[in-house]
Amino acid sequence: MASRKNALPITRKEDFSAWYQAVIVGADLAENSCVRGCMVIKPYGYAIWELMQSILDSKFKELGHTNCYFPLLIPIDLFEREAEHVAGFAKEMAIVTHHRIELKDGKLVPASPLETPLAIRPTSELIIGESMARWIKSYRDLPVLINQWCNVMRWEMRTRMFLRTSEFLWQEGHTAHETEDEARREAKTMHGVYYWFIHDVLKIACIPGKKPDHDRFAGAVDTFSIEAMMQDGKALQAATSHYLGQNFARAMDIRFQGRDDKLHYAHTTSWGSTTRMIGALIMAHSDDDGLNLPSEIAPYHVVIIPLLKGLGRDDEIISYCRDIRETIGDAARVFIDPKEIEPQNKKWDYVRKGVPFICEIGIKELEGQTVSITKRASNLEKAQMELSIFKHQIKNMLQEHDELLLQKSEEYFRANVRADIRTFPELKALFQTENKFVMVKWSGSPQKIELLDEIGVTIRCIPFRQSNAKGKCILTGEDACTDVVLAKSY
RNA sequence: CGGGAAGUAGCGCAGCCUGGUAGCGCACUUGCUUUGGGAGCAAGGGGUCGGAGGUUCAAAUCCUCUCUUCCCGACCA
Repeated sequence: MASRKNALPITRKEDFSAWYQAVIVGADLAENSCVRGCMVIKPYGYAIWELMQSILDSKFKELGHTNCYFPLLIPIDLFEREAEHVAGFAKEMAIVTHHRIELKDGKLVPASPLETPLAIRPTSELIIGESMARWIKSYRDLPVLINQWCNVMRWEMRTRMFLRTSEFLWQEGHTAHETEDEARREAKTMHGVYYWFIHDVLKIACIPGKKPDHDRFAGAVDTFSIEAMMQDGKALQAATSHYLGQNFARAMDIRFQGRDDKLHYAHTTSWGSTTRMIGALIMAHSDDDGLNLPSEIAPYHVVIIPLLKGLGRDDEIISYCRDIRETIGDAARVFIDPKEIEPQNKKWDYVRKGVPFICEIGIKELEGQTVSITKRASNLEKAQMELSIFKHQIKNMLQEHDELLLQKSEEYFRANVRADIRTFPELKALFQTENKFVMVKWSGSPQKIELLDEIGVTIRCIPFRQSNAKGKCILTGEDACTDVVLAKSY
């Protein structure tokens, strides 16, 4: 095949970070704003987020959760109630200290200081716990299963679009339960939902597991995460679920009278997923031609580009494009792009946007009642088929498209997991030249963890799937039987 | 927050060293040509050079401060 230009100005191999930015710009997902570390999510990027939201939201509701909304601003004294929690978020807290502004020497300046400064929520355990304490009196009030879709702010030092922005969009689920067992099950169930979403919906190869103790959510008893592999071999924590024990219940006084007439602290959980998943999607599936979207979160499955030539048959072509859309009906999201742009340029725009199937429709298709298709996931392979067949095939084609994405992601994953590293020097040598997911044995103690810091590697998680084989801890050399995944990460 | 680089038209860049109030490519507009493929030719529109201050007769260019972005660290969804 003749070599062709890529749709993006830079390749993954040349500069992965610059390529990542280029995918976002090329697909018109988002742009930087005039506010430090905050991005503007543009219509196409937001459409992807809305699809993610609707899929997750129905799943949450199916499992009995209901949505609600809590204030953006949290009185800072609430944070005094949970020492570990505030310690975890202190450095990235944004605080509102004033109301009113006044014009002074031609400049607007904050005027009246607040008596109690307000934190812009970095997460809502405390303010939701404050309500739960009032809502919950009896075991009959439990469980409380709520979720909110909102924005949060974490003043990060270094930001990157979608991966780490000062403000980001997410959902945070918060639940309270009568027993530890039930709360633990909730945390695991929601972790399972995230695995399903990232693996089965987004088609990204990933490892579900538990975070080591030194890397838990601030204030949690157990933190579970989904560690997804990006195309540069780095890990991205794509969603987390926490069993909070009674820590937050104690801090916020969430108590109920139990079946035994006595007062008990509730067991709570929280779980969240964010717009970072769009970043994961980009770095997992995109190629040197741009984005590549799994069907469930693709705003358009099929984009029809009319090839109009002004030769008197344009109306017929447009009308045939509409016929195609009507014929497909509900089987796929079809968009006819009528903009007066050179069709060839338009096609490359949609390649960069990751549309699964791009159909160019002109006189030839009109006369033959066919469609010409460019398949995004199959390296832009072209196909032609009769409309009557396309109509029946589109569902299967979308399924094949999705399978191909998952297959590619899993192949990449398998090719970049190492399970043959036994000693620290081997590990160090490996990470000097390559980024891999490395499965090793670990003693379970934080001893000598600084060795990993030195080589820029972290324990991503303790995978649920354990080999149970015996071995020596990669750090201490002691006997160990816990398998952990090591990787560099975002 | 430490170390480095950069901000000039929507995007990518040149000009800066050796001050004399902007230029190129793509994109955009119009016309003609072309037409199953990311077109050609011609004519146009758009910027006061991230922001503030300073030096100077004169600043994109020199100096100071500041904001933002990118890379490496530390921090993190």
